[in-house]
Amino acid sequence: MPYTYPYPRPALTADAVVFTIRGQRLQVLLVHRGGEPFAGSWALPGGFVEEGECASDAVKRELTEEAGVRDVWFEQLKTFDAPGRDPRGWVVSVAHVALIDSERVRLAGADDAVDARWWPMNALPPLAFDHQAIVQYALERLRSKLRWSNIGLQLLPLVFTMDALRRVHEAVLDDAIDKRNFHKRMVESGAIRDTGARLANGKRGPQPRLYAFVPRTCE
Amino acid sequence: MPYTYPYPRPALTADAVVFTIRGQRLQVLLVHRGGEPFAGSWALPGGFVEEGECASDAVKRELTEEAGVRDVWFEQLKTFDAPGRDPRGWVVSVAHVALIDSERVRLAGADDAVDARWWPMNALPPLAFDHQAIVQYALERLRSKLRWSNIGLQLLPLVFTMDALRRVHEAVLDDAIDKRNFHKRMVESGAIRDTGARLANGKRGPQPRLYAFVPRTCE
DNA sequence: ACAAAAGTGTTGAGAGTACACCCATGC
DNA sequence: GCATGGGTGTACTCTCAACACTTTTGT
Repeated sequence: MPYTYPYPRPALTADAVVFTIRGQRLQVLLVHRGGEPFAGSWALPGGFVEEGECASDAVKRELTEEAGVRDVWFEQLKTFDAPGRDPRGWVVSVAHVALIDSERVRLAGADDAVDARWWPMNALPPLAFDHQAIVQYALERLRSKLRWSNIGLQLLPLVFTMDALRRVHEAVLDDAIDKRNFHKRMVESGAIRDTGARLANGKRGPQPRLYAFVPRTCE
Repeated sequence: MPYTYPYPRPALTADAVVFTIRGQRLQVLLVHRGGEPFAGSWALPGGFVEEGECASDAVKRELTEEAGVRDVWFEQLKTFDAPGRDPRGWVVSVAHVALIDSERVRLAGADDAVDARWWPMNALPPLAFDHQAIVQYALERLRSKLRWSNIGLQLLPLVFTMDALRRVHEAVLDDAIDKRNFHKRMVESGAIRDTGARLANGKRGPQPRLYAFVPRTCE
Protein backbone atom coordinates (compact mmCIF):
# COMPACT_ATOMS: atom_id res chain seq x y z
CA MET A 1 0.00 0.00 0.00
CA PRO A 2 1.94 2.99 -1.26
CA TYR A 3 -0.01 5.65 0.58
CA THR A 4 -0.80 6.01 4.23
CA TYR A 5 -3.40 7.76 6.29
CA PRO A 6 -2.38 9.48 9.45
CA TYR A 7 -5.99 9.37 10.60
CA PRO A 8 -7.65 7.37 13.30
CA ARG A 9 -10.07 4.89 11.86
CA PRO A 10 -13.50 3.72 12.92
CA ALA A 11 -14.55 0.14 13.32
CA LEU A 12 -17.04 -0.76 10.60
CA THR A 13 -20.05 -2.98 11.19
CA ALA A 14 -22.89 -4.11 8.96
CA ASP A 15 -26.26 -4.55 10.61
CA ALA A 16 -29.46 -5.85 9.11
CA VAL A 17 -33.10 -5.19 9.87
CA VAL A 18 -34.58 -8.50 8.76
CA PHE A 19 -38.32 -8.40 8.28
CA THR A 20 -40.66 -11.28 7.82
CA ILE A 21 -44.35 -12.02 8.18
CA ARG A 22 -45.40 -14.53 10.80
CA GLY A 23 -48.91 -15.02 12.01
CA GLN A 24 -50.00 -12.16 9.78
CA ARG A 25 -47.82 -9.75 11.72
CA LEU A 26 -44.68 -7.98 10.65
CA GLN A 27 -41.75 -9.28 12.65
CA VAL A 28 -38.10 -8.41 13.04
CA LEU A 29 -35.17 -10.70 13.68
CA LEU A 30 -33.22 -9.86 16.82
CA VAL A 31 -30.30 -11.57 18.53
CA HIS A 32 -29.68 -11.74 22.21
CA ARG A 33 -26.35 -10.20 23.09
CA GLY A 34 -24.06 -12.37 25.13
CA GLY A 35 -21.12 -10.01 25.60
CA GLU A 36 -20.62 -6.44 26.65
CA PRO A 37 -21.71 -3.88 25.96
CA PHE A 38 -25.45 -4.29 26.32
CA ALA A 39 -25.03 -7.90 27.45
CA GLY A 40 -28.42 -9.46 27.91
CA SER A 41 -30.30 -7.04 25.73
CA TRP A 42 -31.52 -7.51 22.19
CA ALA A 43 -29.90 -6.15 19.07
CA LEU A 44 -29.99 -6.33 15.30
CA PRO A 45 -28.02 -9.14 13.74
CA GLY A 46 -24.78 -7.87 12.38
CA GLY A 47 -21.07 -7.92 12.74
CA PHE A 48 -17.80 -6.46 11.72
CA VAL A 49 -16.96 -5.94 8.10
CA GLU A 50 -13.71 -7.64 7.22
CA GLU A 51 -11.03 -6.25 5.04
CA GLY A 52 -11.50 -7.17 1.41
CA GLU A 53 -15.26 -7.45 1.65
CA CYS A 54 -17.95 -4.81 1.47
CA ALA A 55 -20.75 -4.28 3.93
CA SER A 56 -23.25 -6.13 1.79
CA ASP A 57 -20.99 -9.19 1.72
CA ALA A 58 -20.91 -9.02 5.48
CA VAL A 59 -24.70 -8.90 5.59
CA LYS A 60 -24.88 -11.94 3.34
CA ARG A 61 -22.60 -13.77 5.73
CA GLU A 62 -24.69 -12.80 8.72
CA LEU A 63 -27.91 -13.90 7.13
CA THR A 64 -26.46 -17.25 6.25
CA GLU A 65 -24.97 -17.76 9.69
CA GLU A 66 -27.80 -16.53 11.82
CA ALA A 67 -30.87 -17.33 9.75
CA GLY A 68 -29.61 -20.08 7.50
CA VAL A 69 -30.88 -18.41 4.35
CA ARG A 70 -29.34 -17.55 1.02
CA ASP A 71 -30.53 -15.50 -1.91
CA VAL A 72 -32.34 -13.06 0.26
CA TRP A 73 -33.39 -9.67 -0.98
CA PHE A 74 -31.72 -6.83 0.85
CA GLU A 75 -30.44 -3.36 0.20
CA GLN A 76 -28.39 -0.74 1.94
CA LEU A 77 -30.49 1.44 4.21
CA LYS A 78 -28.34 4.14 5.76
CA THR A 79 -25.08 4.54 7.60
CA PHE A 80 -25.32 5.35 11.29
CA ASP A 81 -22.29 7.06 12.72
CA ALA A 82 -23.33 9.44 15.47
CA PRO A 83 -20.50 9.84 17.95
CA GLY A 84 -21.30 7.94 21.11
CA ARG A 85 -23.68 5.48 19.48
CA ASP A 86 -21.42 2.66 20.65
CA PRO A 87 -19.86 2.86 24.11
CA ARG A 88 -16.83 0.96 22.91
CA GLY A 89 -15.69 3.91 20.85
CA TRP A 90 -15.87 4.88 17.24
CA VAL A 91 -18.04 2.32 15.53
CA VAL A 92 -19.85 3.08 12.29
CA SER A 93 -22.69 0.85 11.15
CA VAL A 94 -23.88 0.41 7.60
CA ALA A 95 -27.48 -0.63 8.16
CA HIS A 96 -29.40 -2.77 5.67
CA VAL A 97 -32.98 -3.94 5.23
CA ALA A 98 -33.69 -7.53 4.33
CA LEU A 99 -36.94 -9.32 3.54
CA ILE A 100 -37.44 -13.04 3.81
CA ASP A 101 -40.18 -15.58 3.73
CA SER A 102 -40.29 -16.93 7.25
CA GLU A 103 -40.81 -20.44 5.93
CA ARG A 104 -37.34 -20.45 4.45
CA VAL A 105 -35.66 -19.44 7.67
CA ARG A 106 -33.90 -21.79 10.00
CA LEU A 107 -32.75 -19.68 12.90
CA ALA A 108 -29.34 -20.54 14.22
CA GLY A 109 -30.98 -21.05 17.59
CA ALA A 110 -29.67 -23.07 20.48
CA ASP A 111 -27.37 -25.36 18.53
CA ASP A 112 -25.20 -22.42 17.56
CA ALA A 113 -25.21 -20.70 20.92
CA VAL A 114 -26.74 -17.76 19.13
CA ASP A 115 -30.06 -16.82 20.57
CA ALA A 116 -32.02 -15.36 17.66
CA ARG A 117 -35.73 -14.67 17.75
CA TRP A 118 -38.50 -13.04 15.80
CA TRP A 119 -40.19 -10.12 17.52
CA PRO A 120 -43.41 -8.51 16.37
CA MET A 121 -42.72 -5.02 15.14
CA ASN A 122 -45.24 -3.46 17.49
CA ALA A 123 -43.88 -5.18 20.60
CA LEU A 124 -40.12 -4.90 20.43
CA PRO A 125 -37.98 -5.22 23.52
CA PRO A 126 -35.56 -2.42 24.41
CA LEU A 127 -32.73 -2.51 21.90
CA ALA A 128 -29.01 -2.03 22.22
CA PHE A 129 -27.09 0.89 20.72
CA ASP A 130 -29.20 3.06 18.39
CA HIS A 131 -30.92 0.02 16.97
CA GLN A 132 -34.36 1.30 17.85
CA ALA A 133 -33.86 4.23 15.50
CA ILE A 134 -32.50 1.96 12.80
CA VAL A 135 -35.55 -0.28 12.98
CA GLN A 136 -37.89 2.69 12.73
CA TYR A 137 -36.02 4.02 9.74
CA ALA A 138 -36.14 0.61 8.11
CA LEU A 139 -39.88 0.36 8.63
CA GLU A 140 -40.43 3.68 6.91
CA ARG A 141 -38.29 2.57 4.00
CA LEU A 142 -40.14 -0.72 3.72
CA ARG A 143 -43.51 0.98 3.76
CA SER A 144 -42.64 3.50 1.11
CA LYS A 145 -41.08 0.87 -1.12
CA LEU A 146 -44.11 -1.34 -0.76
CA ARG A 147 -46.34 1.37 -2.17
CA TRP A 148 -44.56 1.71 -5.48
CA SER A 149 -42.75 -1.55 -6.05
CA ASN A 150 -43.29 -5.27 -5.92
CA ILE A 151 -41.07 -5.71 -2.95
CA GLY A 152 -43.79 -7.40 -0.95
CA LEU A 153 -43.28 -10.55 -2.97
CA GLN A 154 -39.98 -11.06 -1.16
CA LEU A 155 -41.88 -11.85 1.98
CA LEU A 156 -43.71 -14.80 0.43
CA PRO A 157 -42.84 -18.21 -0.97
CA LEU A 158 -42.52 -18.67 -4.71
CA VAL A 159 -46.20 -19.33 -5.15
CA PHE A 160 -48.85 -17.74 -3.01
CA THR A 161 -52.50 -16.84 -2.95
CA MET A 162 -53.79 -13.38 -3.56
CA ASP A 163 -55.08 -13.24 -0.02
CA ALA A 164 -51.66 -14.05 1.36
CA LEU A 165 -50.15 -11.22 -0.64
CA ARG A 166 -52.77 -8.83 0.56
CA ARG A 167 -52.23 -9.84 4.15
CA VAL A 168 -48.54 -9.08 3.71
CA HIS A 169 -49.36 -5.58 2.59
CA GLU A 170 -51.81 -5.14 5.42
CA ALA A 171 -49.29 -6.33 7.97
CA VAL A 172 -46.59 -3.98 6.73
CA LEU A 173 -48.79 -0.94 6.28
CA ASP A 174 -50.85 -1.74 9.36
CA ASP A 175 -54.03 -0.90 7.54
CA ALA A 176 -56.91 -2.69 5.89
CA ILE A 177 -56.85 -2.91 2.09
CA ASP A 178 -59.87 -3.40 -0.14
CA LYS A 179 -59.76 -6.89 -1.59
CA ARG A 180 -61.09 -6.00 -5.04
CA ASN A 181 -58.95 -2.94 -5.60
CA PHE A 182 -55.88 -4.80 -4.46
CA HIS A 183 -56.56 -7.73 -6.74
CA LYS A 184 -57.01 -5.46 -9.72
CA ARG A 185 -53.91 -3.42 -8.97
CA MET A 186 -51.69 -6.47 -8.61
CA VAL A 187 -52.91 -8.17 -11.76
CA GLU A 188 -52.68 -5.00 -13.83
CA SER A 189 -49.21 -4.21 -12.57
CA GLY A 190 -47.92 -7.31 -14.30
CA ALA A 191 -45.86 -8.19 -11.26
CA ILE A 192 -47.52 -11.51 -10.69
CA ARG A 193 -48.75 -14.30 -12.86
CA ASP A 194 -51.53 -16.82 -12.40
CA THR A 195 -49.88 -20.23 -12.29
CA GLY A 196 -53.11 -21.98 -13.22
CA ALA A 197 -52.81 -24.14 -10.13
CA ARG A 198 -55.05 -23.82 -7.12
CA LEU A 199 -54.40 -24.38 -3.49
CA ALA A 200 -56.22 -27.37 -2.00
CA ASN A 201 -56.32 -26.14 1.54
CA GLY A 202 -59.25 -28.24 2.69
CA LYS A 203 -61.09 -25.17 3.90
CA ARG A 204 -64.56 -24.21 2.91
CA GLY A 205 -65.03 -22.11 -0.17
CA PRO A 206 -63.49 -22.44 -3.60
CA GLN A 207 -59.83 -23.34 -3.93
CA PRO A 208 -57.82 -20.14 -4.26
CA ARG A 209 -55.63 -19.52 -7.27
CA LEU A 210 -51.88 -19.69 -6.85
CA TYR A 211 -49.83 -16.83 -8.23
CA ALA A 212 -46.11 -16.51 -8.84
CA PHE A 213 -43.69 -13.66 -9.35
CA VAL A 214 -42.98 -12.49 -12.79
CA PRO A 215 -39.20 -12.72 -12.58
CA ARG A 216 -38.52 -9.20 -13.74
CA THR A 217 -37.12 -6.07 -12.24
CA CYS A 218 -37.78 -6.27 -8.60
CA GLU A 219 -35.73 -3.42 -7.23
CA MET B 1 -12.18 2.40 26.32
CA PRO B 2 -12.97 -0.89 28.05
CA TYR B 3 -13.51 -2.99 24.95
CA THR B 4 -11.28 -3.58 22.00
CA TYR B 5 -11.70 -4.76 18.46
CA PRO B 6 -9.18 -7.13 17.03
CA TYR B 7 -10.31 -6.13 13.57
CA PRO B 8 -8.60 -4.11 10.90
CA ARG B 9 -10.37 -0.84 10.31
CA PRO B 10 -11.18 1.10 7.17
CA ALA B 11 -10.42 4.75 6.62
CA LEU B 12 -13.67 6.72 6.53
CA THR B 13 -14.28 9.60 4.18
CA ALA B 14 -17.27 11.80 3.54
CA ASP B 15 -17.82 12.97 -0.02
CA ALA B 16 -20.42 15.35 -1.36
CA VAL B 17 -22.11 15.67 -4.71
CA VAL B 18 -22.83 19.39 -4.71
CA PHE B 19 -25.38 20.45 -7.29
CA THR B 20 -26.21 23.92 -8.42
CA ILE B 21 -27.83 25.64 -11.36
CA ARG B 22 -25.69 27.93 -13.45
CA GLY B 23 -26.63 29.24 -16.84
CA GLN B 24 -29.81 27.16 -16.67
CA ARG B 25 -27.79 23.98 -16.54
CA LEU B 26 -27.32 21.56 -13.72
CA GLN B 27 -23.73 21.65 -12.54
CA VAL B 28 -21.60 19.70 -10.10
CA LEU B 29 -18.77 20.94 -7.94
CA LEU B 30 -15.48 19.13 -8.50
CA VAL B 31 -12.02 19.63 -7.11
CA HIS B 32 -8.78 19.09 -8.92
CA ARG B 33 -6.65 16.56 -7.13
CA GLY B 34 -3.14 17.64 -6.35
CA GLY B 35 -1.79 14.50 -4.71
CA GLU B 36 -1.74 10.82 -5.47
CA PRO B 37 -3.65 8.79 -6.27
CA PHE B 38 -5.40 10.22 -9.29
CA ALA B 39 -3.24 13.34 -9.16
CA GLY B 40 -4.38 15.75 -11.83
CA SER B 41 -7.81 14.32 -12.25
CA TRP B 42 -11.09 15.64 -10.90
CA ALA B 43 -12.95 14.33 -7.89
CA LEU B 44 -15.83 15.06 -5.57
CA PRO B 45 -15.09 17.38 -2.69
CA GLY B 46 -14.64 15.42 0.48
CA GLY B 47 -12.24 14.35 3.12
CA PHE B 48 -11.58 12.16 6.06
CA VAL B 49 -14.03 11.93 8.88
CA GLU B 50 -12.34 12.72 12.18
CA GLU B 51 -12.90 10.92 15.41
CA GLY B 52 -15.69 12.48 17.44
CA GLU B 53 -17.57 13.80 14.45
CA CYS B 54 -20.00 12.11 12.12
CA ALA B 55 -19.87 12.07 8.35
CA SER B 56 -22.39 14.86 8.04
CA ASP B 57 -20.26 17.10 10.24
CA ALA B 58 -17.38 16.38 7.92
CA VAL B 59 -19.49 17.36 4.93
CA LYS B 60 -20.42 20.62 6.62
CA ARG B 61 -16.74 21.32 7.15
CA GLU B 62 -15.95 20.58 3.53
CA LEU B 63 -18.69 22.79 2.19
CA THR B 64 -17.54 25.68 4.32
CA GLU B 65 -13.91 25.24 3.39
CA GLU B 66 -14.26 24.58 -0.30
CA ALA B 67 -17.35 26.55 -1.23
CA GLY B 68 -17.56 29.11 1.53
CA VAL B 69 -21.19 28.34 2.30
CA ARG B 70 -23.10 27.56 5.45
CA ASP B 71 -26.62 26.39 6.08
CA VAL B 72 -26.72 24.29 2.98
CA TRP B 73 -29.26 21.57 2.48
CA PHE B 74 -27.74 18.13 2.21
CA GLU B 75 -28.51 14.57 3.12
CA GLN B 76 -26.79 11.26 3.24
CA LEU B 77 -26.89 9.47 -0.09
CA LYS B 78 -25.26 6.07 0.21
CA THR B 79 -22.11 4.46 1.49
CA PHE B 80 -19.64 3.24 -1.12
CA ASP B 81 -17.31 0.55 0.07
CA ALA B 82 -16.51 -1.79 -2.80
CA PRO B 83 -13.10 -3.38 -2.24
CA GLY B 84 -10.60 -1.78 -4.55
CA ARG B 85 -12.47 1.48 -5.02
CA ASP B 86 -9.46 3.31 -3.60
CA PRO B 87 -5.96 2.17 -4.61
CA ARG B 88 -4.61 3.29 -1.25
CA GLY B 89 -6.40 0.44 0.48
CA TRP B 90 -9.53 0.09 2.48
CA VAL B 91 -11.35 3.38 2.25
CA VAL B 92 -15.09 3.65 2.78
CA SER B 93 -16.95 6.73 1.63
CA VAL B 94 -20.23 8.02 2.99
CA ALA B 95 -21.54 9.98 0.02
CA HIS B 96 -23.91 12.92 0.41
CA VAL B 97 -25.96 15.13 -1.90
CA ALA B 98 -26.00 18.88 -1.37
CA LEU B 99 -27.93 21.61 -3.14
CA ILE B 100 -26.91 25.24 -3.17
CA ASP B 101 -27.80 28.44 -4.88
CA SER B 102 -24.76 29.24 -6.97
CA GLU B 103 -25.03 32.93 -6.05
CA ARG B 104 -24.18 32.13 -2.47
CA VAL B 105 -21.05 30.22 -3.32
CA ARG B 106 -17.57 31.60 -3.09
CA LEU B 107 -15.33 28.86 -4.32
CA ALA B 108 -12.09 28.48 -2.41
CA GLY B 109 -10.27 28.94 -5.69
CA ALA B 110 -6.70 30.03 -6.20
CA ASP B 111 -6.18 31.77 -2.88
CA ASP B 112 -6.58 28.53 -1.04
CA ALA B 113 -4.55 26.41 -3.40
CA VAL B 114 -7.71 24.37 -3.87
CA ASP B 115 -8.75 24.24 -7.46
CA ALA B 116 -12.52 23.88 -7.36
CA ARG B 117 -14.81 24.28 -10.36
CA TRP B 118 -18.36 23.81 -11.48
CA TRP B 119 -18.86 21.29 -14.26
CA PRO B 120 -22.05 20.86 -16.24
CA MET B 121 -23.64 17.54 -15.43
CA ASN B 122 -23.73 16.45 -19.05
CA ALA B 123 -20.06 17.22 -19.72
CA LEU B 124 -18.14 15.90 -16.75
CA PRO B 125 -14.45 15.14 -17.00
CA PRO B 126 -13.18 11.67 -16.10
CA LEU B 127 -13.47 11.29 -12.34
CA ALA B 128 -11.23 9.72 -9.75
CA PHE B 129 -12.14 6.63 -7.74
CA ASP B 130 -15.76 5.52 -8.21
CA HIS B 131 -16.95 9.09 -8.21
CA GLN B 132 -18.61 8.75 -11.59
CA ALA B 133 -20.98 6.17 -10.15
CA ILE B 134 -21.61 8.31 -7.08
CA VAL B 135 -22.56 11.29 -9.22
CA GLN B 136 -24.96 9.20 -11.28
CA TYR B 137 -26.58 7.84 -8.16
CA ALA B 138 -26.89 11.34 -6.76
CA LEU B 139 -28.57 12.57 -9.92
CA GLU B 140 -31.16 9.84 -9.72
CA ARG B 141 -31.85 10.69 -6.10
CA LEU B 142 -32.15 14.38 -6.91
CA ARG B 143 -34.56 13.74 -9.74
CA SER B 144 -36.81 11.49 -7.76
CA LYS B 145 -36.87 13.85 -4.80
CA LEU B 146 -37.66 16.77 -7.05
CA ARG B 147 -40.81 15.05 -8.26
CA TRP B 148 -42.43 14.72 -4.87
CA SER B 149 -40.87 17.36 -2.67
CA ASN B 150 -39.98 21.02 -2.68
CA ILE B 151 -36.30 20.34 -2.76
CA GLY B 152 -35.84 22.45 -5.87
CA LEU B 153 -36.18 25.57 -3.77
CA GLN B 154 -32.75 24.86 -2.29
CA LEU B 155 -31.20 25.68 -5.62
CA LEU B 156 -32.57 29.23 -5.65
CA PRO B 157 -32.12 32.40 -3.64
CA LEU B 158 -34.66 33.30 -0.97
CA VAL B 159 -36.90 35.04 -3.45
CA PHE B 160 -37.27 33.98 -7.02
CA THR B 161 -39.58 34.20 -9.98
CA MET B 162 -41.82 31.38 -11.06
CA ASP B 163 -39.90 31.09 -14.30
CA ALA B 164 -36.64 30.66 -12.43
CA LEU B 165 -38.14 27.85 -10.39
CA ARG B 166 -39.45 26.17 -13.48
CA ARG B 167 -36.09 26.44 -15.19
CA VAL B 168 -34.53 24.73 -12.19
CA HIS B 169 -36.89 21.81 -12.59
CA GLU B 170 -36.26 21.68 -16.30
CA ALA B 171 -32.51 21.73 -15.81
CA VAL B 172 -32.60 18.90 -13.28
CA LEU B 173 -35.10 16.72 -15.09
CA ASP B 174 -33.70 17.62 -18.49
CA ASP B 175 -37.17 17.99 -19.90
CA ALA B 176 -39.58 20.75 -20.83
CA ILE B 177 -42.38 21.50 -18.38
CA ASP B 178 -45.67 23.17 -19.21
CA LYS B 179 -45.66 26.67 -17.75
CA ARG B 180 -49.31 26.73 -16.69
CA ASN B 181 -49.44 23.32 -15.13
CA PHE B 182 -46.24 24.00 -13.24
CA HIS B 183 -47.53 27.30 -11.91
CA LYS B 184 -50.72 25.69 -10.70
CA ARG B 185 -48.95 22.79 -9.08
CA MET B 186 -46.52 24.97 -7.20
CA VAL B 187 -49.11 27.39 -5.90
CA GLU B 188 -51.49 24.63 -4.86
CA SER B 189 -48.74 22.70 -3.12
CA GLY B 190 -48.43 25.50 -0.61
CA ALA B 191 -44.67 25.29 -0.85
CA ILE B 192 -44.20 28.83 -2.03
CA ARG B 193 -45.76 32.16 -1.22
CA ASP B 194 -46.23 35.29 -3.30
CA THR B 195 -44.20 38.01 -1.63
CA GLY B 196 -46.23 40.74 -3.28
CA ALA B 197 -43.07 42.25 -4.68
CA ARG B 198 -42.16 42.13 -8.33
CA LEU B 199 -38.83 41.95 -10.05
CA ALA B 200 -37.86 45.09 -11.98
CA ASN B 201 -35.57 43.42 -14.41
CA GLY B 202 -35.70 46.12 -17.07
CA LYS B 203 -36.79 43.62 -19.65
CA ARG B 204 -39.85 43.94 -21.80
CA GLY B 205 -43.07 42.52 -20.57
CA PRO B 206 -44.71 42.79 -17.16
CA GLN B 207 -42.58 42.61 -14.05
CA PRO B 208 -42.61 39.04 -12.79
CA ARG B 209 -43.87 38.25 -9.29
CA LEU B 210 -41.36 37.27 -6.66
CA TYR B 211 -42.08 34.19 -4.62
CA ALA B 212 -40.51 32.90 -1.43
CA PHE B 213 -40.34 29.58 0.35
CA VAL B 214 -42.89 28.75 2.90
CA PRO B 215 -40.45 27.82 5.66
CA ARG B 216 -41.96 24.46 6.39
CA THR B 217 -40.90 20.89 6.11
CA CYS B 218 -38.54 20.75 3.25
CA GLU B 219 -37.18 17.26 3.52
C1' DA C 1 -79.08 -26.03 4.27
C1' DC C 2 -75.92 -23.23 5.86
C1' DA C 3 -71.55 -21.13 6.89
C1' DA C 4 -67.11 -19.69 5.29
C1' DA C 5 -63.97 -18.24 1.86
C1' DA C 6 -62.88 -16.69 -3.10
C1' DG C 7 -63.79 -14.13 -6.92
C1' DT C 8 -65.38 -10.26 -9.56
C1' DG C 9 -67.26 -4.78 -11.95
C1' DT C 10 -69.05 -0.16 -11.70
C1' DT C 11 -69.17 4.46 -10.37
C1' DG C 12 -67.46 8.92 -8.75
C1' DA C 13 -63.78 12.09 -7.37
C1' DG C 14 -59.44 14.00 -7.85
C1' DA C 15 -54.95 14.54 -10.08
C1' DG C 16 -52.47 15.30 -13.97
C1' DT C 17 -51.90 16.62 -18.78
C1' DA C 18 -52.68 19.00 -23.02
C1' DC C 19 -53.46 23.19 -24.94
C1' DA C 20 -53.89 29.19 -26.56
C1' DC C 21 -54.67 33.75 -25.72
C1' DC C 22 -54.32 38.37 -23.44
C1' DC C 23 -51.75 41.92 -21.06
C1' DA C 24 -47.83 44.71 -19.59
C1' DT C 25 -43.69 46.84 -20.58
C1' DG C 26 -39.42 48.23 -23.37
C1' DC C 27 -37.83 49.54 -27.63
C1' DG D 1 -46.95 49.81 -32.81
C1' DC D 2 -44.54 45.97 -32.28
C1' DA D 3 -41.76 42.56 -30.09
C1' DT D 4 -40.84 40.19 -25.87
C1' DG D 5 -42.03 37.94 -21.80
C1' DG D 6 -45.54 37.12 -17.88
C1' DG D 7 -49.64 35.50 -16.57
C1' DT D 8 -53.87 32.77 -16.58
C1' DG D 9 -58.46 28.69 -17.42
C1' DT D 10 -60.71 24.69 -19.49
C1' DA D 11 -61.52 20.11 -21.09
C1' DC D 12 -60.07 15.48 -21.17
C1' DT D 13 -57.98 11.30 -19.38
C1' DC D 14 -56.46 8.33 -16.09
C1' DT D 15 -55.83 6.66 -11.56
C1' DC D 16 -57.57 5.52 -7.25
C1' DA D 17 -61.09 4.66 -3.81
C1' DA D 18 -65.61 3.23 -2.44
C1' DC D 19 -68.72 -0.24 -2.53
C1' DA D 20 -71.99 -5.82 -2.59
C1' DC D 21 -73.18 -9.90 -4.42
C1' DT D 22 -72.46 -14.61 -6.39
C1' DT D 23 -70.08 -19.02 -6.43
C1' DT D 24 -67.76 -22.74 -4.44
C1' DT D 25 -66.89 -26.02 -1.02
C1' DG D 26 -66.93 -28.17 3.76
C1' DT D 27 -69.78 -29.23 7.59
